[in-house]
Amino acid sequence: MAKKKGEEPGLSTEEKIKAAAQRVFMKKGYAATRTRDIAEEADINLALLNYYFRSKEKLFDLIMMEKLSKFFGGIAPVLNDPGTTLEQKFTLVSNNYIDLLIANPDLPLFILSEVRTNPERFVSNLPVAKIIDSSFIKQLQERQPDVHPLHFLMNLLGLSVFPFIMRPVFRASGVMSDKMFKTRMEERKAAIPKWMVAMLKAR
Amino acid sequence: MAKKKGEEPGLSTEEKIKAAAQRVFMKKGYAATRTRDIAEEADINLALLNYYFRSKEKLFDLIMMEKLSKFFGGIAPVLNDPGTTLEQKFTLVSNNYIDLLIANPDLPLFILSEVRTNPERFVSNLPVAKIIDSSFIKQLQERQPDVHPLHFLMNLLGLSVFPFIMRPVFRASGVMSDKMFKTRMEERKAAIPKWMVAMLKAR
DNA sequence: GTCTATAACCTGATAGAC
DNA sequence: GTCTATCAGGTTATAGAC
Repeated sequence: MAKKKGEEPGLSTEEKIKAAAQRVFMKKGYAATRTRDIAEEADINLALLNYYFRSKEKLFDLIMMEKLSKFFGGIAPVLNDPGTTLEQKFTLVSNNYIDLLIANPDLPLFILSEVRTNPERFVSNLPVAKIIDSSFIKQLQERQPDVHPLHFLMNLLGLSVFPFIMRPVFRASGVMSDKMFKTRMEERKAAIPKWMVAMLKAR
Repeated sequence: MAKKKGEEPGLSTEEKIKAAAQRVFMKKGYAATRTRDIAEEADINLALLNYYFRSKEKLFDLIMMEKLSKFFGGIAPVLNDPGTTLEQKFTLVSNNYIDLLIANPDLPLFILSEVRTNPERFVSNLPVAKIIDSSFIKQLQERQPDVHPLHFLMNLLGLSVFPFIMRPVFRASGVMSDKMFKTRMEERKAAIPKWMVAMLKAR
């Protein structure tokens, strides 16, 4: 008798559907998700999904936009702040991301999978382009003019986010348990800023 | 008048279907792909897909297994070779991956997206677990006993693979053109081994 | 081997009763 | 707001003619 999720009594029907949709979409992706899966997960009648959200696509867009701003929204202000040093930005970005992703491990792979199938639709209205002339990029150019600054942006994001992308592989292959994975990620919060500084000086 | 791909005259019907299926599956993923898409892309009759490959699922499994061994197969022998130094392994892994992914940029996101929806099915029979007691892990432990060796494995893979995972975002947001992206990736072949050495010494 | 036609099923969405 | 019943369209797969 599998205990259903989404049975918190305090939630309205609309909230129950949305919460269930988040879980199912995040797990299976848009195309593989059936509205019946969501209705079952939310423990509501199938017709109520369309009553509250009009269509599967509208419900998905609503959730996708929230996840996008969760994943990309936090980083822009940090990178654009001229009041922090490069080292401080390394720490802020990596620690913000790791904390966020420990709480939401499936977030990056969900977003990047869906973006892949529909890039222009979801990315076009994001403030990603602003990164190019951010304070972060300028500080990198001053500190290390020999290496293109985008390399260090990719390195910082890669060191912080990539382990969560590989997590399903580590998990299913038995390389790391969930507990061990979390321990490693906590260790990385202190390590990544040091590694970034070391890479800046490398030659 | 969109020119159809997969019209190379030398290919048999079976090969045309398989080649078309690779393109469509890689672009849209298993769930969003319709057998009609594949038949159209291959410019063959829909019924021939089932005649040659029995079902959509069997065709997908065939392709998925090939892609998995392409992505994971090359790394294990390198990491397990006791005859190469740590620095040589950094160079071999990063350069092998970057060359492979410049030729197949969509490979990692395709694999990781599909693995996510069905982890045990695709990962369980991979030799990923062998990495734990590989020569690479032992060499890392000797060189830097203070940091868990899996960190440096994640770093090496992240530095090499992660840019290709973010590529749809860079592309759609206009941060990097395809040509610029390739230039950066070529630069990383020389840079990543140096960065890895620098991270080993960091503190 | 290749085609047309169609079976059998599934999916998103809605009409209409309560 | 919530339910049952059902529609309309799409999907995989196959039977059978050529």
